[in-house]
Amino acid sequence: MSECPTTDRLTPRKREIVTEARALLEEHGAAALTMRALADRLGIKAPSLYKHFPDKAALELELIVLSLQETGEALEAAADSLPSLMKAYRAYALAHPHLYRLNTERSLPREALPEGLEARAAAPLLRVCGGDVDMARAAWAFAHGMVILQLNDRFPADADLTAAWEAGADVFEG
Amino acid sequence: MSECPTTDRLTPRKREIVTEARALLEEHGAAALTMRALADRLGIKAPSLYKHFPDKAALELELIVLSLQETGEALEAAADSLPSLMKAYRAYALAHPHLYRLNTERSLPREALPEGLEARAAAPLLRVCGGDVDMARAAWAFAHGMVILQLNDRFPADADLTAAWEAGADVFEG
DNA sequence: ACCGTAAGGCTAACGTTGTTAGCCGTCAAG
DNA sequence: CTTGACGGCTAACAACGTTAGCCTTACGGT
Repeated sequence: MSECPTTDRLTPRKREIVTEARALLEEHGAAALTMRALADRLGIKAPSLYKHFPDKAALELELIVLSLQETGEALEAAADSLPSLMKAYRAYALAHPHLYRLNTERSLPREALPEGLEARAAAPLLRVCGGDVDMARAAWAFAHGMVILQLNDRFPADADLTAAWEAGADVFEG
Repeated sequence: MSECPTTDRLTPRKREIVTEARALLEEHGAAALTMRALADRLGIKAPSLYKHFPDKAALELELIVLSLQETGEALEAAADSLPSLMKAYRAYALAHPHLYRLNTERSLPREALPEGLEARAAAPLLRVCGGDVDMARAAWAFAHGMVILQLNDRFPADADLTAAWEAGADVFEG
């Protein structure tokens, strides 16, 4: 009945593993998220991880689930206006760069995702856009573009990204 | 004196290798771009590649250079208005998804890039924005966001991306 | 004509990665 | 008491990027 993904989805041990995986990822980046490194951190050996997850992708999937959940909550808490919501989106992404990258750089494994999670994460944006899905997607694209280009160091070092953000955000509110 | 990157930068053999690397990437994706697979395609063995490039990153750098050049040319040819330029950007990216991803998903190794290449690729956009760098960056972010979210399959399968693109593009022209 | 050297191949091998096979201890339920 | 699930372990494999070291070919200078 209860359907909290973080609590229901995984056994306690699995949750411990995911927690350490997240810490490893957030502290040292995607390249450091290795089955052996993760096992080390847990005081076990790498092959033991496969007693809990079929492969690394399954483990990463749980990180994606976490990220989607938290994003949804962050957006929900700031869903009074589009600029406010977009700001919250950006803040979350910049606060968790590696997690955000992991979440967005692969294609979404929708079949494996908890039912409704994707929709729930997107709902606040859609609401704030008055149900205009096209505008919602365009705004999302802008926000994601700004964030990921920054994370990937694609803007010149001297670029004023706050100003660029404002320029885009202004254009999107009505 | 002449400074054409594609011609000057590399010896003929190096250019052959880059050409095959590009073909491999575009045909079969980033995961297929392996030193051994590339060598196979060239009829040689993997270690021989290191006679021409110090490592795989150096090889990929040349693909990034190619991509930046071609993007610059595509934008130049469509730089009569912002919507037209953005459309050209999108068209190039969608026509070369794997190359585009390779180009944008890492951080730019600026020290190793030919002098002025980055600026030259960005120039048409800046011009079309009347020198408003903030607006130019915001427009770029939107275009990149739309493209990369699509390439990464982040939009629902039934999403009308042309409509979303138009919604965003409308908002950006003035 | 010779020799040196650069260019460009080769094999063998190493370390790291994800992953599999198979074994063993612990512990609760029948 | 035993059986099975749970959750560790070691040994090993294949694929990856990469290095070391050897060999052939061809060309330019003396």
